[in-house]
Amino acid sequence: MFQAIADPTRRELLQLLRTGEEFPLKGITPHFSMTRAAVSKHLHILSDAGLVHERRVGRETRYRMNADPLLELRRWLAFFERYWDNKLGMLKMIAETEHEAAGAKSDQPAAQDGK
Amino acid sequence: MFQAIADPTRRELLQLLRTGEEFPLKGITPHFSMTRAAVSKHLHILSDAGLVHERRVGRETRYRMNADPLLELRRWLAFFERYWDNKLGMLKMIAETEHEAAGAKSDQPAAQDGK
DNA sequence: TTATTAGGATACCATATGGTATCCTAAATC
DNA sequence: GATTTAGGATACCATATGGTATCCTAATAA
Repeated sequence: MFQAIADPTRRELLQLLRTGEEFPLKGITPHFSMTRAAVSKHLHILSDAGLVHERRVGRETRYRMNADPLLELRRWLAFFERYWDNKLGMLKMIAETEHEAAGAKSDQPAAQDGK
Repeated sequence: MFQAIADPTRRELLQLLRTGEEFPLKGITPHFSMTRAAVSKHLHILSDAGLVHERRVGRETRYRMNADPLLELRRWLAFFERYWDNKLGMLKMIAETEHEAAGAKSDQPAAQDGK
């Protein structure tokens, strides 16, 4: 999944599909300056990561985004929230909700950040 | 930056450094089953992405994490919060504050979703 | 039935990537 | 000064990756 979103083209693909709308490969390709086959490959990689769902409709394949795997990314990101937080400490709170449902909205003092 | 965190070894490195503590290469290497040179390379990539800071102390180099570049990741992630949100919609709010993005809470069009 | 067309499957290429091995530089230590 | 040692630099290797070109399959349209 981390690998999947590491590529700029694939991130663009996700942006394109982020509305949740379903697009056929034919409709997606013109947004990029590469061949249909290349776009298809990228979509396949995204599909392997679970980030898009493919559906065959007649002779065309329609792609729709599935953001669920990105939850892992958010969970990972939560590990580092202490670095910025204070103003945005709510994010950490969210993370904690996932694990233990702690409701504290206290913002971290960033203990040893004594740069 | 996305490329930098795409590698599992580098994510482990960040986990190791996430406390904000400073570590010399010598101290980091034994945590991994690869040569010092390889670890150094990874750290360099993280450094290029701004995710760690290097500091020469005598003949050793000490590494310390800098999570700031991950803010970009969070901003990117915020684009997709609508998929999970409701309960967690605050993230989107943050994103909108950063840019101005449209915040339609409408859910899937699914117009042609005959699945 | 015959074209036409969307898109999958291969084959292939160039380059990027992760890794080791080897050598070199410079700071501690004797 | 001579020795040891941390770690950078380079060369090199194997594999992964992004991409195109080409062919094949199947659904639609004539």
